[in-house]
Amino acid sequence: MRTPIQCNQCSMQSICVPAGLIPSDVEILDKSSREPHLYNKRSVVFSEGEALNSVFAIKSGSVKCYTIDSNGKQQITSFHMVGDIVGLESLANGNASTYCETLETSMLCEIKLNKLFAQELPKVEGNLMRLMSRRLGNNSKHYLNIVNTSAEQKVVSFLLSISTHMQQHGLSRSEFRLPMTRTDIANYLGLAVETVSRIFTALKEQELIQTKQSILTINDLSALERRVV
Amino acid sequence: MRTPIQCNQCSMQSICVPAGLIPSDVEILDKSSREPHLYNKRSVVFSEGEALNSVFAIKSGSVKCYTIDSNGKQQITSFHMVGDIVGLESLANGNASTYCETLETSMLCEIKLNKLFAQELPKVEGNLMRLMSRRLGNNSKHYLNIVNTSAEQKVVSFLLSISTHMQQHGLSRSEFRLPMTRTDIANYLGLAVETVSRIFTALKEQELIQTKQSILTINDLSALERRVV
DNA sequence: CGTGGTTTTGAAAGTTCTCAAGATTAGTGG
DNA sequence: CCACTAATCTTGAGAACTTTCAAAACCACG
Repeated sequence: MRTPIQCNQCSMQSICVPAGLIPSDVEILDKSSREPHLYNKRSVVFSEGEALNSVFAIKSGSVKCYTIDSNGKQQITSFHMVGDIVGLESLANGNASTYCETLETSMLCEIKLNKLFAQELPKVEGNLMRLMSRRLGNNSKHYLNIVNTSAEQKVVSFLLSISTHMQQHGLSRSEFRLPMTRTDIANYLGLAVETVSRIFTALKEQELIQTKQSILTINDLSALERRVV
Repeated sequence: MRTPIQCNQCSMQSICVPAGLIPSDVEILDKSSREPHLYNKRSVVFSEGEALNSVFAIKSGSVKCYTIDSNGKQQITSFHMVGDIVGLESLANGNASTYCETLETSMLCEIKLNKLFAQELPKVEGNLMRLMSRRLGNNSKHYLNIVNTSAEQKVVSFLLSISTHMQQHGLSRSEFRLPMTRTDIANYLGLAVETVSRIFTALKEQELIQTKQSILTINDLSALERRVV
């Protein structure tokens, strides 16, 4: 399913690879190669080990990236939502280092790197580098939240990181959809599902959050923030 | 303290930024800017928030990177040893995102990026990108080991990751110095010092490892590897 | 050869997990 | 549109693991 849109008309300009490029360069990127696709829920975007010389910009929806360990157990390494770029880790060796699967109906734009690099645009490469550098920084921030904290702090900092992401992309930071299951969250944070569920219940009892279906509402953002200090 | 060595004579060529460059490009990198320095134990290489447009190649020794949270508590985000490049996260915005401190007497080579980029060498940038991409991959591997595992698995996977690093840099993978304290390891892994110590004791009792001062010897590598499955 | 920092060990307290079962929700077909 | 089924989520209770607090042993350094 194709939906050809010019990059310079794309709503994701500010967060996509060409961010910061002058318009004429955007034209070049257009020609180089980008392919928007619509994916159904639970579609596999790419598989661990497969040759991959693209990154994917998430125009809508969300994905989880995961590996499968020697026991066949899935381990989620990251979630990505609107405005994220997926697949940066594969750039090193041209092979996907994880599986990537949509959590809901999603629109992703594949950006083919070999064609992009063939044009030797220092600005594009520079932006890509900055993107990876920022991701490295985010990763260690996430790592900080996971290590050395109680289960409640892990869950709260997880919710806050999504909240921040939403805000950074012009969406509400206090009300948004949580596209992943409790099991996924637990897997990602290294907790038991039951523990995650109990923490959600406790946060609701304290009226810090509320949930309706998969919509999460944060009632008291600053109170939540105080929990992760 | 300066020790001017040409990059093309440097023992770290294979792991440094110019890895993969043709000799003439190495000359260019030489001129652009690199400054080797000798640091005493516990020297601060850079501080969180300071302007930083360099990365540092570790020629010998080791460092820890850490942040200080609002309670004044140190939280170690990474250790780096011979052959690593430090400071990639700061590339995004030109500011150091962590403190960086030597764990022992160390030789680091500062590579000044603005001067490097001014020359617009696509190969250097490409290598730097690959480096970051690989780091992203390593990060999530580390993350996998931290999340979802028992304290023993965390410690064992920590030791194995250092072992692998040593091997990748031509050193023994079964006998090496652990330059960081138990407290640092505990901090990094999100465990209590006492827990780390007890695990070391248990591994020694099972004769999987032994320690003499800060030298760690792995007696049964494959047995250790089976512990982290 | 002390001295301060690091490591080790023990015992009790606290947190999280596991197992088990019930409640709720999402998806499907009639 | 409803009913049914499968999946997900929630709750409880005991077991297992990790932390905390306290104290002793060890080591590196001046």
